[in-house]
Amino acid sequence: MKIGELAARTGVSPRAIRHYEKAGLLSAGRLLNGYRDFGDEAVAEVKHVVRMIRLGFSLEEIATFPACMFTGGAAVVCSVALQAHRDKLEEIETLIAELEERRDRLLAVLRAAAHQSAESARAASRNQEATGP
Amino acid sequence: MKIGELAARTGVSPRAIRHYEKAGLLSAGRLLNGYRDFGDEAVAEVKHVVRMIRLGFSLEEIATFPACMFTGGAAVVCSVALQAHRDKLEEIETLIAELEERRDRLLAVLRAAAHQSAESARAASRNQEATGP
DNA sequence: CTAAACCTTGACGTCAGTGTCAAGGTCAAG
DNA sequence: CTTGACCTTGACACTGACGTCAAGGTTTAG
Repeated sequence: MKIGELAARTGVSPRAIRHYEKAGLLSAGRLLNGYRDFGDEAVAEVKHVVRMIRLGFSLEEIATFPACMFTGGAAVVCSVALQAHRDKLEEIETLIAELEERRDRLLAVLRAAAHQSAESARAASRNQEATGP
Repeated sequence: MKIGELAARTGVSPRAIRHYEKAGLLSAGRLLNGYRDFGDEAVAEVKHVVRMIRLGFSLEEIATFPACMFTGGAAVVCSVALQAHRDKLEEIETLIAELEERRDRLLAVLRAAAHQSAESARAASRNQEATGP
């Protein structure tokens, strides 16, 4: 099939597909006129690439995955790719931890501000009492 | 003080400091020769900017924070900046949730792979028994 | 025949925060 | 005076996954 059809069948733009091909993630034959010619398996491959991207892998990382990622369908994952998954998992957990730290610091600022505004409210209230009834 | 000293006292590169100034986060006078002239308060300001960046704010966002962020030291935060903090907190929590989803998907892949390899191990073991003792 | 729709490669734009030249002015010490 | 350290502005480099425009060839429907 030509790139337009593959794009339609995967929901990925032709531009992105060319990008994946240039990155070595996809292989395509050529028609006599120079048009790319994809086989049916390309649909699954593109979808697989999209899944990998959603998992947080860069195209470069995905390119290091061996062919076994594709040969047996999505369920079969060979040991090299498996290690990449473990590494990525670790990376993501580190990222999560960092973000949680950030979140906690932000919460601390907000709590301090709330505390402080409560303080001023009490101070204002005391002033109110002193001058009020 | 000149930019080099400020850089040394904050651990931020002169290049970054000029960038912060151009972004409107810092104000500097000029000496007769055109050199930037920072006051002592600039040290705290730069450190504050660094803190904000670590909290995940872009320079553009930081630029929208009013002067009150600086006037009272780090502890005093006015309401406008406070809202920005709440927004950023929400943003970060969304980000964390997304990453946790990713992590879970990765874990699912790894668990599936482990399960599968256990299956093949059992299969191999059965073959072993059949041909073995 | 022609317009529309599709394909090709190449190359620049985006976002953000710097790093890193380039080309030059300034200033203190020797 | 000269060297060297420090300062100035301006502008390109980088990362990543594309979007988008350019300029052109191909094919298909009418």
